[in-house]
Amino acid sequence: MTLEIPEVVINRLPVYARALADLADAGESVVSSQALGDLLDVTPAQIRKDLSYFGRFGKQGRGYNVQGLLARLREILGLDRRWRVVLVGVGRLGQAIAEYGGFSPQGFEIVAVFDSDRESVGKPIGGAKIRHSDDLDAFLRTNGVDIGIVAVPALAAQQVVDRLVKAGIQAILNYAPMTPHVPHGVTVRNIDPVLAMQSMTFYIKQREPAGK
Amino acid sequence: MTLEIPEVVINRLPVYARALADLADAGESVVSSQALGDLLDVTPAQIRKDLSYFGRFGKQGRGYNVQGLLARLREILGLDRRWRVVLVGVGRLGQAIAEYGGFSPQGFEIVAVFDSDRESVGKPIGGAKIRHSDDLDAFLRTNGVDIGIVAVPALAAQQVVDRLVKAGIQAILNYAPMTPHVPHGVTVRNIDPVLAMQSMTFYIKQREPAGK
DNA sequence: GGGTCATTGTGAAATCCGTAACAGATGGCC
DNA sequence: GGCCATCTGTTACGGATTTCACAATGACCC
Repeated sequence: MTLEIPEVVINRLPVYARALADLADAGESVVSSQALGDLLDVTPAQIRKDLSYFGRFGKQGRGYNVQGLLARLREILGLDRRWRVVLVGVGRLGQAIAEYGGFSPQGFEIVAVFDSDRESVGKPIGGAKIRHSDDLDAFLRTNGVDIGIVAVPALAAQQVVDRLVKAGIQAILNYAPMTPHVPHGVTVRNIDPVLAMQSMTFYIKQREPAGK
Repeated sequence: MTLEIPEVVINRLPVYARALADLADAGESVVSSQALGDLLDVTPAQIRKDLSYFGRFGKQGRGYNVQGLLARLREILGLDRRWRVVLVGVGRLGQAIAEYGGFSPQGFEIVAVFDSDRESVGKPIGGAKIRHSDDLDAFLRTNGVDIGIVAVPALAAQQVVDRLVKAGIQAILNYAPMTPHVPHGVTVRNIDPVLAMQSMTFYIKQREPAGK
C-alpha cells in the first residue's frame, strides 16, 4: 500500500515523536514546523514533507497540535502498543542491555534472555532468568516475539541472526560488530559506537593541520 | 580540498575497513568489489565508486589487495593513530561505556571520566578515576582531547555538549536521547537504540495483517 | 608473447531526496 | 465581518546519490 515512503523519512519520525513528547512535557500545546525544525536542526520544509506522506495533521496559520501529532506518529510507527523482545547474549554488553531501563517505558519489553554459556543459565538478570540458547527456537515458536536483540561476539552473531530469522523474527537490533545477512522482509538496525567514532575521525583529521 | 565527499560515503568506509580486517584475519589476500559487496550487502559499483573518491586502489582482472586497501582506508579515516577521548557521565550507561573493551583496540583511548555526582568522584572505573564535572574544562584545555562521549541524562546533555564545544572538542558521540545542538564544524553521532527500535516497528506493522 | 578472461575506474543515466516557493486556509484583531 | 499575518500542504525544481554499462587494464595460460 503505502510502501513508497523513503526509509530516511521513517527514521526521522521517531526523532520527531521524541521532540513532541518533550514539548508536551514542557506544557506546549502547539508547535510550528519552524519551531520543531529549530529544535531538531531540520528544515521546516522537510518536516512538513515528511508528515505529508501520512496525512494532514496541521492547521494553517497555527501549526501542529503537540499531543495530537504525537499520538498520530505513535500510531503510524506502531508505538501505541507494547512489543515483545528477546535478547541473545549476556556478556558485558548483553547485561548492560538487559538492565537498561530505557526500553520498557517506550513499550519494548524484554521477555526472555538467552546465552550459550551453561554456567550462567538460570541466573536472574533484568527481571528475567537466563535461558540456554538451545531453547531459543522453542521459545520463539511458543511465545509471540516481535524483535530480537543480538549481543553476542561477532563470530557467533550470524548464526544467532539465522536462528532468529528462521523462527520468524521480523526485526533485529544488532550490537555485534559485523554486518548481518538477512532475507528480504527482515529489518535490521546496527548499533556500533566504534563505527560511529571511525567516521568522525575523518572529519577531525580534515580540519586539523595536515602536518600531523 | 577534498571536501565534496558525501557523508554517506565516509560512513561506509569504516564498514569496508572492518570487513577487510576480517578478511585479512581469515588469510585472504585479495578481494573483488563483487566479493566484498556480497559480504556487506552493498553493490560492487557502490564500493568502487566510493573508493574512487580517494584514489585507485585495485587492479583490473584481480581486485583489491586486502592488506593494502585496509591500510589505505585506515589512513584516510585517520585510524593509523590513537585518539584521546573523554567520557562524561558515569551512570549505568556511562559505566558500561567506561568498561567496554571495544574502543581501545580500535585506537580510542578513554583518558578521563567525569561525573557531576560528588559521591562518585575519585572512584576508579575502567582504568581511570572519576573526576568532577567542574574540572572538565580545565582538563580539556591542558590535555589534548579529540573526542567527547556524552552519557548523561537528556536534560543535562545539551549543557555538557556546550561545554565540550566551548573547550574546542571537534567530535561528540552522544548517547543521550536528545538531539544536540552544535555549531558548524563539530561532528556528532548519536547512539540511540530506542530510536532504532521505533523505526523498525513501522516495518513490522506494515507486514502484519492490518487487523491487529 | 599473444589471447582470453576477470575486474577495475568512471562518465552518463536514472533514481532518490531535499529545498524552495506559493496557493490556500486559519485565527486574531479591530 | 473584513483584513492581515501566519503557517500548512504540495508541487516543481535541483542537487545528491546510486546504478549502469563499458572501455581500459592487468593477470594468467599455453
